[in-house]
Amino acid sequence: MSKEITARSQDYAQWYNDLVLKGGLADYSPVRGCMVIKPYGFSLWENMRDVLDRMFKETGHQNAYFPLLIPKSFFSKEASHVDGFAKECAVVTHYRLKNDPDGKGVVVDPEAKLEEELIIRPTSETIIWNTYKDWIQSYRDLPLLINQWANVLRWEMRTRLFLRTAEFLWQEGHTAHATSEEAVEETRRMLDVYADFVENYMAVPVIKGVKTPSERFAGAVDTYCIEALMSDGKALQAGTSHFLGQNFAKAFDVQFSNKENKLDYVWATSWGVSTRLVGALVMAHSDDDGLILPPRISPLQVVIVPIYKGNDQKSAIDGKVEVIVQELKAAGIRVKYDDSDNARPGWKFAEYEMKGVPVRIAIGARDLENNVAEVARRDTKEKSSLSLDGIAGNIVKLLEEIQQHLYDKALAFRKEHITEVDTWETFEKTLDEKGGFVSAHWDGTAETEAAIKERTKATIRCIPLNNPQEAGTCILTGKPSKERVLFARAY
RNA sequence: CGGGAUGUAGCGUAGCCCGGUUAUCGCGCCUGGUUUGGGACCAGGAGGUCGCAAGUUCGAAUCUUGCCAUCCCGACCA
Repeated sequence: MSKEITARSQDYAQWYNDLVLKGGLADYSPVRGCMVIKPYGFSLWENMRDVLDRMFKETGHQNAYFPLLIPKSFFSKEASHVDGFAKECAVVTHYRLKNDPDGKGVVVDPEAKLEEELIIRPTSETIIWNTYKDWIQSYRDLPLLINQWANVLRWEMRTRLFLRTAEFLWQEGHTAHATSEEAVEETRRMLDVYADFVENYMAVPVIKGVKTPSERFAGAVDTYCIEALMSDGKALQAGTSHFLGQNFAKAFDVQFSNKENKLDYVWATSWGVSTRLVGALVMAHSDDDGLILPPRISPLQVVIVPIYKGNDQKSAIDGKVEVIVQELKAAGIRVKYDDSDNARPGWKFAEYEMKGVPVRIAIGARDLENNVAEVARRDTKEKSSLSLDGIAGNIVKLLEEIQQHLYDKALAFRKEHITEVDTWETFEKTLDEKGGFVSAHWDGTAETEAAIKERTKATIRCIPLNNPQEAGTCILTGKPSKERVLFARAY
């Protein structure tokens, strides 16, 4: 009633905002570009974080924490890194406030100016490499495999809830290796971890690829990425993994003695995913009734709603539900029994649909008599009657089925939206009318890439890994090309 | 940073053009009762720096100026 969601077909951006706000994931904050992540949204992020954290540890990484504030001078040490981030850094210049002598409120105390200004990290390469210099002396100290969970701040021109906020939460892995090959292997390994996570937990299919030089991370030799497709046909970079070569090692003088007792610079990687993934999740699966969350990371997997007349029925249902809840919990299911009295069943149904809870179980007196419950799945809205005997096992299966169905559906959508085109006319037409990824030949120059972006707003999302080699001619210039690349308009 | 829109209770809003009682209505909230298989109903009640600041005026939510914030669209970026 009071929580209507704008139809996706009517206004995609507003639909997205409605889902995030009314689905209880986040709120706007008093500061532009920042947001409050509410308990429900944070729980979702925690589930994502926990799975990733486990995966990082299984691949040999340890967590550490580096500080929020970075000496300004650190940033100037790696030239392209400065270019990439300088224009979006917040700077700390003072360390004290005082009462405004002219009246109410507080002002910055001009006497408390910092000798060296500090920047709030937009990413941590510089402070980390400055530290690694002290940690690494010998090949025996390598590889160094560190991850940190942190917040970062980038002063963005235009922000959107989860997709691009000024402050966001993320993890950043930073590793050091003795050889280039090993570092590249690490870069690719973590890309695989991301793809595994996004596909198998978030149920969002991704394309693994490498960025073109102009889309590369500031300071990287190669940037690998996973690209996902949203339901409006726009692409979204869901994760990146960078091979940094020796750029940061040289900038911060991180050398090690190899087995031959010769000094060499270490080889580096960095890789990250952020709360942006929450936005990706929202846009990948949801519909006009609200969020649709994949069971594996949904804060709640099952909600149980009682339907009763009078206290006698209520307590009979309570008793039965208590047993079911125990069974479901024993099966490892995150379940909530919502027996609150301040909303009626219909209201609860709508509410949990908006929040994307994968499965809803409704139990009334009639069901008790027949020893069944009404089970509704969020993804298809299908309802069925399930026997209460052995219900936990069936719910486990249903959750798996929902997880798979979400992935299959998203994959079918993506397949439908990768279009091979060979002429400029169809290239533009496809972007305008159909959206999605456009697979086309490109002459490999940054100039052509920029010209295409200028004309169509589409960027090269990536050159897919294991890309089939195929002779052709550039979509724009007609020059020879040896492979297709993926273009799309993107978030 | 350019263009557009908006700012009145937790949310959504009326009032503003044309200044004048105690700022409207709905949802939500609190109390009591009846209800409960798809967003219940009755009765009573609480809740407001009308974004902020100046100005005009006997009098400003309403007029003027400045500022702030948010959203959308665009250029830049995870």
